[in-house]
Amino acid sequence: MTARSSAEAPRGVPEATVARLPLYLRALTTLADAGTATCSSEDLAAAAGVNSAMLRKDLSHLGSYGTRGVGYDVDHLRYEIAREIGLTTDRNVVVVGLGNLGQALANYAGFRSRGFRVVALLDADPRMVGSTVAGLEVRDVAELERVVAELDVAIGVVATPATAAQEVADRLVGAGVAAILNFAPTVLTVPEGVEVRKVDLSTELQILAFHEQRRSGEYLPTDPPGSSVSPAVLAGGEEVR
Amino acid sequence: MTARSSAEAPRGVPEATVARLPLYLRALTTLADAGTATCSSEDLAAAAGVNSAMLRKDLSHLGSYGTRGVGYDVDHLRYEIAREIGLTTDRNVVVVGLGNLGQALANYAGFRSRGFRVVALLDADPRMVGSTVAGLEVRDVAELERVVAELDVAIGVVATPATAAQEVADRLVGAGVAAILNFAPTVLTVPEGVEVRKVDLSTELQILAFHEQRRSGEYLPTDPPGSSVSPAVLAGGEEVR
DNA sequence: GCATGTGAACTCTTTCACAGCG
DNA sequence: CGCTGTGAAAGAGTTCACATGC
Repeated sequence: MTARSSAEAPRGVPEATVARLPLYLRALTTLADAGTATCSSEDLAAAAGVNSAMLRKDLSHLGSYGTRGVGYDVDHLRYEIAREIGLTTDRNVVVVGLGNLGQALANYAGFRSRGFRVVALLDADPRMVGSTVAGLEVRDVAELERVVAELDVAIGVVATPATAAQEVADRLVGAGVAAILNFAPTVLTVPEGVEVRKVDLSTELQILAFHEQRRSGEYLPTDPPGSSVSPAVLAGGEEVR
Repeated sequence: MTARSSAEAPRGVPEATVARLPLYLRALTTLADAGTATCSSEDLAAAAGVNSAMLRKDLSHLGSYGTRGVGYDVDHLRYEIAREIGLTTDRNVVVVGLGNLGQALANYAGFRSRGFRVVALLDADPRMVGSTVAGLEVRDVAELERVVAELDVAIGVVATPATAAQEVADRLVGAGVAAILNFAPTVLTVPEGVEVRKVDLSTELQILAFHEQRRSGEYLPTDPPGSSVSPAVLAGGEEVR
């Protein structure tokens, strides 16, 4: 959705399906924790919040892991999805930018509980460099290339101000990182083959605002003579930090 | 994408278009800051990282705000998009759950620089209640209904552990909140008419992992005899806090 | 002349409905 | 008989290519 759609592998799994696999994985984990050994597509779809036909279609892209008349073995399906996603290997993650958000991310338990390990933290601010966050020493962003190479970093998390994000991304890509999670409110341009996903709080809030507006007033959005946009809206690029 | 697609207004703007309007708004702000008064669909599309035909199609859903042979007036288009999104009114936001992420969100400048004001912080932990975060006193989540009513809260941000998220969402909805931004790694079920957007770090990372895997090894994802999923992956529901 | 706005073609995604298998 | 897996239909979203109008 963010970057150009990457080249499809021979065994092409549709992008929309890929985006839902983590959801299914989580739902299966919840079911397993509740002691459920087998589930129907209906059950799993309900747990994942999707339509059961869609779930079956999605799973059909991976293979035939169910039993007709019975359903799916929770543990087995979980294993197959995890393998499809590529969670058989741990991946090393570097977080660049340790403002509010970067620090929260460094402490985020979700990284560790899946196959992701935050192995390095980088910041450009000399006052930040050398301090300890989430048990790791913050290193100077100048060391980016070395850190990526030495620690075999697979995924870069960009939590810098918008102004620095493109340069950081360029350097990550140059150092061999092919997967970037971008929290900076800016569009990142990357070469073919590099995958960027973005998490954008302002955008999400604005989408909610749009729907909220449509819901409350059923008036047509015509242009009332005295209307004006809040000055805050016209203020420019906020930072992530 | 998260909740049921909400009922379309008469002047139906496609959901995919709505999701891009904030992007265009940001790109226009960047152009305006650079002193650009007029831009072509090509210029704006480049700044927003989309195809120019798509940009024109998107804008056509809002009205005819361009001039053939010339392009768009940056300020005027910015105003029109802001109005369409509904940023003519400030919206009050409550953040529920002040763990790592919740605190980072409370401090997030992006809330304030757009038309969103964080007016209340709520947490269930007695050690957290009464403390000050981002200049606001953290109040007990028991006060949720009162806070929503008294402070005219339009948007609820859920940054609680997954286990508490559904209950918090239910109470937000019960108190009249129709727009929820969910950071908890769980599916929220809400009534028709309530809009939920989710921000899910684990999911994004896993999508990246999938692509990263496909990129590096061109081997078929067959089942090697000795392969196993990392134990961490089988560990269950991580928390946001 | 030139860039917008748009019908039409195309692609991707979701849903339906049922054949097929355990 | 029940539930999966899947062709076929329906629906969304994107891209093309050009008529339209400044």
